Amino acid sequence: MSDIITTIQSAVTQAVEQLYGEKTDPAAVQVNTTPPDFTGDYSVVVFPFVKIAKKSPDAVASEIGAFLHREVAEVAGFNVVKGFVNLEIADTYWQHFLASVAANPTYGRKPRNGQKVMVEYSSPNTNKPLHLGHIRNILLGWSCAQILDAAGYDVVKAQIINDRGVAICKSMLSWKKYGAGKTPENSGIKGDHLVGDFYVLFEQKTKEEYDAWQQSSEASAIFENRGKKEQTEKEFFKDYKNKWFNEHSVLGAEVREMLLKWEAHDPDTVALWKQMNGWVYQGFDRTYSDLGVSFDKLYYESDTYLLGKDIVEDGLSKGVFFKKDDGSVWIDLTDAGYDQKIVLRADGTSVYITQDLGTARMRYHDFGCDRFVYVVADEQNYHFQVLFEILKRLGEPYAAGLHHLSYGLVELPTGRMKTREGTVVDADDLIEELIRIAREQAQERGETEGISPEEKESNLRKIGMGALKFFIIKVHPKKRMIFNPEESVDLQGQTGPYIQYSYVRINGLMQRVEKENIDLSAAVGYEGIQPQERDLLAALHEYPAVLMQAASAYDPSLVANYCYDLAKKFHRFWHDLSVFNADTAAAKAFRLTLSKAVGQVLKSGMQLLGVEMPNRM
RNA sequence: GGCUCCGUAGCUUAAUGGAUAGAGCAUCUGACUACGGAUCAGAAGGUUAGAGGUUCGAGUCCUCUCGGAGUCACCA
Repeated sequence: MSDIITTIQSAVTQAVEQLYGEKTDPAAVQVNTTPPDFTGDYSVVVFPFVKIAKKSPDAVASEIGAFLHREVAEVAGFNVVKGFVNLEIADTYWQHFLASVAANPTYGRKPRNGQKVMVEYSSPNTNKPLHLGHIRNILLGWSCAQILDAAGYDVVKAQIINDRGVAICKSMLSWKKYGAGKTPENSGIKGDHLVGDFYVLFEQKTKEEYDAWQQSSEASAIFENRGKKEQTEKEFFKDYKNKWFNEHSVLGAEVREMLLKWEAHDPDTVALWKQMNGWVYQGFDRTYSDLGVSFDKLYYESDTYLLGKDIVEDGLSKGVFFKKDDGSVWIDLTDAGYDQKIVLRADGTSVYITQDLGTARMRYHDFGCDRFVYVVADEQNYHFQVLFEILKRLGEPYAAGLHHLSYGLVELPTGRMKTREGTVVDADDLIEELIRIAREQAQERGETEGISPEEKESNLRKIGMGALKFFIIKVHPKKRMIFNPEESVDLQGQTGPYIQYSYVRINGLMQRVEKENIDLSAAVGYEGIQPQERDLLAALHEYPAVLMQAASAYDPSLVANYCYDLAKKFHRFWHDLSVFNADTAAAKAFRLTLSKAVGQVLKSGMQLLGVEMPNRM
């Protein structure tokens, strides 16, 4: 059975050719679902043909409508309003369509297309626990991977772990100085939080040292000699902090020494680094498990931070890069609207972008992917534009398939989250909080009968996580999000639990179907499909197109909003029409089949977002 | 300052260039002696930041203005 929209499009093309003698592209014919308040299921926009026909829009619409009514079996009727042809689709078409959807548990998913794509997401630093920003990143990456999988790609979910550098050395030094042998085991603190606590402690100690230093004669002398005389002492020392840390701080010197030792593979330093990173990974694993996400491939920055040298050689020989007198290597991107960019320091060491160039090539060799999706916050837009441009100029075979899934930062009403100031919404806390809210709401509603404590707990988890995930994914990735911790995430209205509840209703019906062994084949005899039913059918019909659009736009929010729309239509259907108490056996069977199909699609769609459906709630 | 992104109801938001801008929250009104009320219906709330332009048709495309954010490191 071919898609009704494709059928209409090609029929319109035929109509235009026969009536007005001009060939048009069927794919360019606009077919929309008819808005409420008009009769019909689908509408054809005829304005593009008005010039060809040299007639009024309404005349063209009437002619095309009559043609479709005559030639296309599925078109049962039509009407014309202001240059739009509204087509009524025959019940028999919907009957067949529904039967095919209900019989196909993988409806909407595409067969394997033989293409590989790598989605990189999460990419945490190992000096502190995950926060709300990571949650948005992780959920976007995860659902993007699921959607690409549904669209037929073979997906590799990857994570690059930033496990080296100054930040982790701060935590390490802090633990060494003040830790007194504290471990996750002997303190009961989750590993990533423990390490994060020492990072925060280090920042506190640094601040104390800085405050004390400001009283010294050395500091006074530097302040007196400041360039900007109009600066107050407070303003000056705020700006000066980085320079002070690098040139005067005792703690700063110790951290740099530690980093050098790590780079020189000093056994004690490496052992401490391994131990503390191990704690962090244990903690991350629990958070990932709570979020229900996983990875196929882990890359560690400690393995990759020296990569990219060969690419620099390659670029030099191809004339893409050039060398300056001091030996540093650059690329000139001014003709593409970017700047000159350094890719190798004079001392021969890599910079951030060199690493990314190297890892891109390495990943291609590892997996042979045609596409790479980087889920990274939009503050790095410029970096990725430059990175992709360089890879293009180097003639990398995967250059055309690179995509930066850029998303807006999650902020608090007071501004950006800052670890140092303790204004971070911790991922674990937030997860726990939502499950708590779900439990609270469930208690207000009273006990569900005959449900085991295990199932109850599992459901509360599904509901809480469903609320959190849907809340975050329904917003378009590019939009900046402001999260107010004072206002708890809703469980009513446009939410995950709203959609889960529609599924629970359907599940209740299906259980009864099974128990009473109801035969659904009588559905075929149903006549007079109701508007609420047609809305659902049209929505089901749309699902494959929504999936493909979400995949090509790398936009999970499309799937989230689709699921909400479908659930809303189902709730209305449920309210307005009786299923088990329907007038006829045919109506009952039809509505049960329809409910079954809606349940399948809701489950499938929400699964792409990482939201699980409870059977009861 | 250059470049990029964003600006839709009090708040959170939706809308392949198509018809009367669609939802949710909050506010007010209603609806089951149960196919489960985490639901449904109704009211009120909009000059889509502003001004021009392109188009049969603009929240959407172009130009300018205003407001917000990001970025313009030999940091990652």
